[in-house]
Amino acid sequence: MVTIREVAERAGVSLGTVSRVLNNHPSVRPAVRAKVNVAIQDLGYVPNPAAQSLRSARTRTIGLIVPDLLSSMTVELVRGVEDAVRPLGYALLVAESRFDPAHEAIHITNLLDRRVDGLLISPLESVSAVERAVTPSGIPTVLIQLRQPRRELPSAFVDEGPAIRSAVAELVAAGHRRVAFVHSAARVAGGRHRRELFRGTMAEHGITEGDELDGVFSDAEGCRRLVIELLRRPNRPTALVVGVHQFVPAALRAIREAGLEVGRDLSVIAFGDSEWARSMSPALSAIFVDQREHAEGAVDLLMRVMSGDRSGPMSIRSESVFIRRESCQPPRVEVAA
Amino acid sequence: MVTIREVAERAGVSLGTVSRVLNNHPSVRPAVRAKVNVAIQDLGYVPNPAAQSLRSARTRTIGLIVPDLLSSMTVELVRGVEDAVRPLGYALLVAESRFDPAHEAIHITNLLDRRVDGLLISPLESVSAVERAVTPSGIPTVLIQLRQPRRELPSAFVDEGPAIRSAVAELVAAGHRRVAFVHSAARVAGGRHRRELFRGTMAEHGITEGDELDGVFSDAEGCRRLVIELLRRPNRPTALVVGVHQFVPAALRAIREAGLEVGRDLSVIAFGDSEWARSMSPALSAIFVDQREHAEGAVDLLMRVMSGDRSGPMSIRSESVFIRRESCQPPRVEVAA
DNA sequence: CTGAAAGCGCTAACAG
DNA sequence: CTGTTAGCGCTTTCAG
Repeated sequence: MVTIREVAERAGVSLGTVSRVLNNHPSVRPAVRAKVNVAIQDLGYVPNPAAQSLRSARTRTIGLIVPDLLSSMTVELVRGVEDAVRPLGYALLVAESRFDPAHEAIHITNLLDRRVDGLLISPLESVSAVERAVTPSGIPTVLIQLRQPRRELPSAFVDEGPAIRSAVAELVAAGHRRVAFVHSAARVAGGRHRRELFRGTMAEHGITEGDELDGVFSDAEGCRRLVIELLRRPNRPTALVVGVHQFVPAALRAIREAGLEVGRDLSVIAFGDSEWARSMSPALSAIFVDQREHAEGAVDLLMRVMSGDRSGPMSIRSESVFIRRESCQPPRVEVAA
Repeated sequence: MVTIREVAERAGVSLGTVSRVLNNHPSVRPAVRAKVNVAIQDLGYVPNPAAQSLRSARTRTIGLIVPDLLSSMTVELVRGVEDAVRPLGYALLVAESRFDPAHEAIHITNLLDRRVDGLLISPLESVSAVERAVTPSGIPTVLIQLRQPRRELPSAFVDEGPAIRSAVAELVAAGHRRVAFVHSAARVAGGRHRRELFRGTMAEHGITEGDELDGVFSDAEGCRRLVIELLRRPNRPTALVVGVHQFVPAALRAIREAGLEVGRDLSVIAFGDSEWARSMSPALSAIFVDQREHAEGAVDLLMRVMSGDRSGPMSIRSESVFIRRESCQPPRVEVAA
């Protein structure tokens, strides 16, 4: 392996100078800098990251923990982070907590042990567990994909108020009154919060019924069973909101198994969007977040924290939007309360 | 940060001994080993990976390049690799080539520069480009998700012959003769190969027409346009095979836009499977690979190569299966040739 | 079986 | 502006 020493010899300078060139230290004469660069080129020299890390105590690596890569929104978030971080010279270590707090804890430990320079975490239900795991290490951490900012740690959050308001307005205007809201049981920060926001907004429209139509599940099969059960009730809902995108397929399957048709028999709105949701027939209405933008904001914030800059705000906000598609229709039959 | 030296002092032994305990070197007396472990626990010592790497010239990291994380099969592959590699003490660096050879090249360079101990690559069209990029470094590399083994580099491949044979048998038995095959233009190794295998198998059943129904595209929009065009022909196909899973939504949208209904008007088979494909209505027939198994095989092979063991076979085979679902039906109208 | 010692390749402080 | 030097924390001989 070619080392800095060989580059120095070839360029006829000392190690220190080569190092300075490598790190863009200003105090190198252009002529010398050029000479060194030529030597680097000729030799095909690439710095040894382990040596750099050992010496500088920085790994130029940042860790990212997401709940689940099986959602296209998460993948877009990962890409957004990757694209934001790479130009800054950082590599990205991605880990999936898979909706399991134990996994989440393990990944946090792993990433800390690997001495990442910064950490981006989309936490599961317990923010305080994350905080406790992360704080002692002192490694800069930013929470992402929250629904509201947290004081414990710097955070990037998505305000879903506006999107939920337009979704509800849409449903109510179309004549829906019995709307079910299903989400996964306390596994992703935000499920419950979304539901509360949704019910609150419904109440603003004078619709207070429906609480009994809400439900939580813990996996795809649970989601399917829950939705089937809801749809078989004598007074079934005319619209369904699915709080977690990953479980939309399960919900759709349940609707089909209940003998109903999306749009015609039951309006559907999903949190999150995907190529599949857009392309299915009928296309699915969605509450959508620009993950790329969210990612950029989060990385900005993380970089600020990493540089020790505590002057700006310690949270950053994105907004989600409601996209109406064919899956939202007026209810066929007005069901009396 | 607590170092090995402090552990040594606390345990009353020398650095070397602590290191030996860390690396499970057999020649440490159990009593001493226990003493050291206690000290490690007490101090909460975690080895510095940079120092370990620098000294041992191994990073305990393996790189994985996949074309695209927006496919659930790829995610399953990533998980399979992750789960296979973690118990062996390796971390995984995942990179997406995003169907772009330039990205692929950059990621290869990046990972090599980061001194990964091994590389797993699901190559795009040019295996030889990958070989050229990887070989000079001498870093053990295994190609994955191929359709046939390669001599240039150790490889894990999926034999799609059996699955394609049962898919074709199914289609032909149902009465289909005009079957279109669309795949993405030379972007993923295997597209063309799949088509050839498919056409060859059709020919074995005496069906030689249909070549003019095949097409390639380069993105979702291209796929949509291609499928619409195919379906508007006077003598349109009665079945459609989509060679790349990611583009299934685009194809479905095209079918809808052409005013046709999956199953009833047009049978559809997709390469690859996903929760969405299973749950849509009608459910999509699929050619499916156990990515987990594929991943395990690939990791096994990589570990063999990394250990310098050249005795076993340098390729490993998985098999895909055909899963018939509702999207395959007999054609409604027999179209005369 | 264990201790001592020599670096791995690089950065940063200090001279000059 | 550039050279010299002292380690960063660890693994791995080599003695004992």
